[in-house]
Amino acid sequence: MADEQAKEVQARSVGTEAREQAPGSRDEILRAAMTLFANRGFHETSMSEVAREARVSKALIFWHFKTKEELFIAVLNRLLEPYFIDFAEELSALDEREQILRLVEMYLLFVRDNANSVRFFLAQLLHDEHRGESGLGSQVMQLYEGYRGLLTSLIAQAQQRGLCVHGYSSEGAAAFLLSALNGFLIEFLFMGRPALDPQHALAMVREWLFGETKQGNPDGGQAVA
Amino acid sequence: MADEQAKEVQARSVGTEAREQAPGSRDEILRAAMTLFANRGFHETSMSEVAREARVSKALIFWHFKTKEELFIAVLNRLLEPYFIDFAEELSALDEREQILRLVEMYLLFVRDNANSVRFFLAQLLHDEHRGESGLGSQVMQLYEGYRGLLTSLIAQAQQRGLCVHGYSSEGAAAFLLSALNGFLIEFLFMGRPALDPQHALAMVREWLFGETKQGNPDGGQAVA
DNA sequence: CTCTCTATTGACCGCATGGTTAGGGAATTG
DNA sequence: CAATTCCCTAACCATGCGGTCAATAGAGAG
Repeated sequence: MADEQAKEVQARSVGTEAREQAPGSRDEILRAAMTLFANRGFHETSMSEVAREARVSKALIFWHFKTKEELFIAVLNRLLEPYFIDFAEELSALDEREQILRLVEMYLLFVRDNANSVRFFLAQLLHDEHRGESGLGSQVMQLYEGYRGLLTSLIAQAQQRGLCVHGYSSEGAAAFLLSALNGFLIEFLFMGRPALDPQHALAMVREWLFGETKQGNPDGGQAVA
Repeated sequence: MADEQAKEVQARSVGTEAREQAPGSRDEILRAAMTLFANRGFHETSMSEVAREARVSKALIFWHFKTKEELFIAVLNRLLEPYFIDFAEELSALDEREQILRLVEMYLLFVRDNANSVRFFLAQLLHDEHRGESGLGSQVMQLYEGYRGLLTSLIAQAQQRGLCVHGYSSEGAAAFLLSALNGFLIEFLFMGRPALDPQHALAMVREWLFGETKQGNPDGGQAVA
């Protein structure tokens, strides 16, 4: 209950037109909505709940955001931010083999560290028919295809240099690799148990793609029977 | 539109107590609810919609099913039926290598043919926290773990007989294989494009697991570069 | 014909929801 | 100070929801 009433002077500085960066109620609302939407979904979250969670009147939410949908897409965009990573800078210095492995690792680590929002977007994509249409689906697909394209071209280069021993087409290999990664993702998201930690997964990918066998212990973790 | 009004005499035969098998309104309601729940989810589907879709009064639904939740779990159970397949009979006659491949193929074909319900269960598992608890989650997990266990033991046998060239632990190999399969599933469910048809996927699995290269054309479909 | 049991309905209820409105207080501006 | 603008609220409204109820039709049993 503790209605601590932290009024928080709310940093004017509005000055000329810099109406960004007001750490006031708007952000509080966004944060509340983010958690609620993520944990319960859109229809299962009421505006009153958001209001309560943000310690703000419901009407204020409708002052900041015209409708519930508008609040929702605002939350979407904010959640989407960390998905835009600049691969180029980090990869440019490595050779193809290392680039591929780093790319894979980044995928795995990202999923591990952003499990909540990944789960959220997955659920969103699943039952909105917005797939294909302009909207969330297209944005996510764009990111995904970008990643796949990068992976494909890297594999093609590696194949040309003979680093990559397999006889697949680069597209086929990339598709298979991505499938494996998505499989890790599912396993990670659904069974809380991280049956395959990123490092182990990465090792298996390395062996599959480059024929390298991790020297030392080849056991994976869940050796049970 | 065509409200064909197929009244369908509705087959009494109630006789003594066989109250199963009445292809009447109850089934119509279940069918309507199935599609609606699958396409929109639980909270987004109203009982009035179900009633309209089933061409039945709302009150009748509440006569057949006490609450909305009860209708929902009835739908769940009906959707879950095709998931119970008896692997044993079909696999017993083959050697390990063929058993594994057949198992994989069954997985892929099943996902392809039951995409809708798979999508539905996935969505359900995603944002209900019922994961782990008794309920849908546990049932699905049980099926999944059964499949994984079967796969693991088969791979172990194949490894003992030297059919399986890789140095993974059987658990690790099964986990990797399942991840790849789940990846196919994701790719298939989300991008409508079947970037990897079951046959192609199966071929890649075969090559990975047994080192066999499909004799003849090694292209899978999207051979481009 | 009447009694009963199953199947079905339209009308209704209380409630929570998304959204609105009228207004109040504080700061900025003239 | 008065006017304006921004931020914020309590109270309200219309709608649609899950769910109930009394009534009823129809088919068999006696």
